[in-house]
Amino acid sequence: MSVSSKCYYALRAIYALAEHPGPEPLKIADIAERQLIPIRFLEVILTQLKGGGFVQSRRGAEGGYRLARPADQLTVGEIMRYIDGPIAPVDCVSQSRPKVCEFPGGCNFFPFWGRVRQAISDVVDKTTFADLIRENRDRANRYIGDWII
Amino acid sequence: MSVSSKCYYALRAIYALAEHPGPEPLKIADIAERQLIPIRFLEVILTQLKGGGFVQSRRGAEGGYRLARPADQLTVGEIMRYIDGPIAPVDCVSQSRPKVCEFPGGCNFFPFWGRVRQAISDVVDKTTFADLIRENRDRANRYIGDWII
DNA sequence: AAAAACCTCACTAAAATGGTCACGTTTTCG
DNA sequence: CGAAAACGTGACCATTTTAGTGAGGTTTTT
Repeated sequence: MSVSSKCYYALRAIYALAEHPGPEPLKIADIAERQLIPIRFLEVILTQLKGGGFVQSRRGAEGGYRLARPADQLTVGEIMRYIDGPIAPVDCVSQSRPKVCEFPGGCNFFPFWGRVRQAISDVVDKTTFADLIRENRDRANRYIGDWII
Repeated sequence: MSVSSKCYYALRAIYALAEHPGPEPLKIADIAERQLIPIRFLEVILTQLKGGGFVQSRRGAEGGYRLARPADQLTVGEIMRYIDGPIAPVDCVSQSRPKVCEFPGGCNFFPFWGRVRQAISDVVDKTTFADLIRENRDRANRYIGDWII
C-alpha cells in the first residue's frame, strides 16, 4: 500500500511549482534543491508530467517549468494516478481499467476492496495542492505563535 | 497503492479456513483448489502465517491447517501488515516503524499522508473475517431472493 | 510399512524500482 | 554572432521485489 519515490518526487515537484509566485517559470535545479530530488531523475519526471498536461515548460536561459492549471484545480489523486497507475488495492476494483475477477460471480473480497479504494479516493481526490499549501501555512503560523506570542 | 498477490492469497487462505466448519483441519490442497492458489506457493504462505501465529497445523494423514483464533477476532489489516508490511503510503507515517523524514520539521505532505493511512486503517482494521463471511452470506441470500421469491 | 500430508530451504526468472549518461535542441544575453 | 543556460530525448543499468518452483525430509495415521 505504498507510493513509489517517483510519485512522491512528482508530488513534491508540483508542490514547489504551486508554491512559486508569479508567472515566471521555476528552474529544474531550483525544484530539485528545494524538494531534495535527484536532478537527473527530476528531469525524467517533469518530462512525464508535461506529457500528461500537468506542467508547461519554457526552454533556454530563463526557462523552467510552471503549472498548466491553477493549484486549486489540481488534486493530489490526479498526479498519483498518472504516475503510479490506478489507485486500487487489487485490479478488480480499479475505476479506470477494472480487470475481471477470475472467480465467477465475483470474489469474496470484492466489496471489501471497493471500500478500501473508496476510502483512499475520498482523501486523495478531494485534496488539491492549494489545500496542502494552505495547510502548511496554517501550521507554520501556529508554530510561530507558540514561540513569539 | 496495491496489495501483492502473496498477500491476497494469504487473505483468501485465511478466509477459506474461517469458512471451514468444525475443529477438523483443512488440507492445503483443498484451500488451493477453493481459492485458486498455486499449491506450492500456498505452502510457503501458510508456513509464514504459521510463523506469525495466525494458523495452526497438524501433520500426517488427516492433517491440515486451522485458524489459531476465532474469525471474529482476526482482522484483515493484521494479515495485510504481517505479509506486506506497514500500511502506509510513505515510511514517515508508518505506525510500527516510522522512518524519520529527511526534511527538518517534517515535510509538506506529512499530515496528508497521515490522513491517507488513517483512511485505509479505518477500513482494514475494523473488518474481521467473520464480517467478510457474513457479508457474502447476505449477498448470496439476496441473490437467491431475486430469483426464487 | 506404506501412504498422506505437512516442513525446510534453496533457487530462479521476470518485472518493477530508482535512478544515471550522453548528447541534442532551444532561447537569451553580452 | 556566439556562448552559455536551460530543457529534451532515449538508451541504459544495478538492485530489489515479486511470484513463484523443486527436491527431498519428517510426522502421523491406517
